Amino acid sequence: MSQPTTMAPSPFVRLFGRYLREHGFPVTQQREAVAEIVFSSAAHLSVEDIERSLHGAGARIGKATVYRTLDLLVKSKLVEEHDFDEGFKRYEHRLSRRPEHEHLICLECATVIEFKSHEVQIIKERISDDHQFRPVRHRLEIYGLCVTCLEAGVELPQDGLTCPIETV
Amino acid sequence: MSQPTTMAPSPFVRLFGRYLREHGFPVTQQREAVAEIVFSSAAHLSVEDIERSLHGAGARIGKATVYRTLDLLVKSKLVEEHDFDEGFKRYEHRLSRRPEHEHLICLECATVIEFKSHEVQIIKERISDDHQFRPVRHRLEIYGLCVTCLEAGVELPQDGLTCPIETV
DNA sequence: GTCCATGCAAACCTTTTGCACTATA
DNA sequence: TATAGTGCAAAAGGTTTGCATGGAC
Repeated sequence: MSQPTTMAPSPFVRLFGRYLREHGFPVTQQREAVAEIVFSSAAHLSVEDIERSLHGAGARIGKATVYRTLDLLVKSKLVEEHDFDEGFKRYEHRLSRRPEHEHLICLECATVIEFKSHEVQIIKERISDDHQFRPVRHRLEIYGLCVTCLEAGVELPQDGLTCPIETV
Repeated sequence: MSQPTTMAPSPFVRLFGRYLREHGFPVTQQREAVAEIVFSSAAHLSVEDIERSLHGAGARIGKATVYRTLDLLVKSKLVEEHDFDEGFKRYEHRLSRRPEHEHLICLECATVIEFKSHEVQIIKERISDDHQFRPVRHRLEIYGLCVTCLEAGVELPQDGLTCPIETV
């Protein structure tokens, strides 16, 4: 990349640079460019989103480098990887926000609403205790229709058996 | 398939047959064979697991038919599809058990422990109300280490930044 | 100057699809 | 017998990898 995306890396990008140096990895312009995109958005970005932003900003970065940099960002714990059953992953940074939150996902338009629930943390602790399990992370996702799609009259197909549940 | 897996289909397989007939789909030996495997296991089966069982039982079924049949089973609501971030899907039938339950997943050995939490249902309702969201389904998964792996001394790599969370 | 990252393309892996053939109803 | 399913192989789509080149330190 001959033209850096920004002249001065933002504070979050510098944090990533610190992670790289701490681990003996070179700080490259490509890594800073990908980090800049991810940290400057509050959205849940797909690799395609990230590539589009990069190319829009004039950067020329291979897809493999984007994937490799996202791996590093996830390993650094500065970025979280999500899978909302769309067939690809999404990435969300963990800075300037509550580190732990859950998601409401619209099945129609893929809009993501974040919410926080202290009770989930409590459930996680209690259930893990009950099973002598050591929890590392969790995911609570609620799939359905957002208010916009509901107001637009969207309905989801209802299929299944006439009497779906026959618990024996 | 010249040799049916079982002489008489089990009750659950007959339920699937009913679904097929109700929708005008032919009831084939392949569909019954796949359903038989899925309904006779309480586990969370991968497509590979299912194929192995089929071939072990002497059935010769193409991979495509397994996928197509699983689609039908999911559409019938008799079977649930899961994605535990392993790079492939798993399938679990919903009969003879509480229809709604959550999962503890071991990051080391992929063992799945099921648990039920009424509170999650309540959280789902309340949060959805708050956001005028219409919930259709949810997923609560807790990832970590199961008791067996803990006792075997398994440790997960700790990476990340020295001071990982610097919320601004 | 050394070592590692990058870019490109090929490989990978799960899942889907096209098509000739076969089984269901 | 008409219609839909099956099996095989090829395609698809996201992600990973190999390798020669180029950049970081």
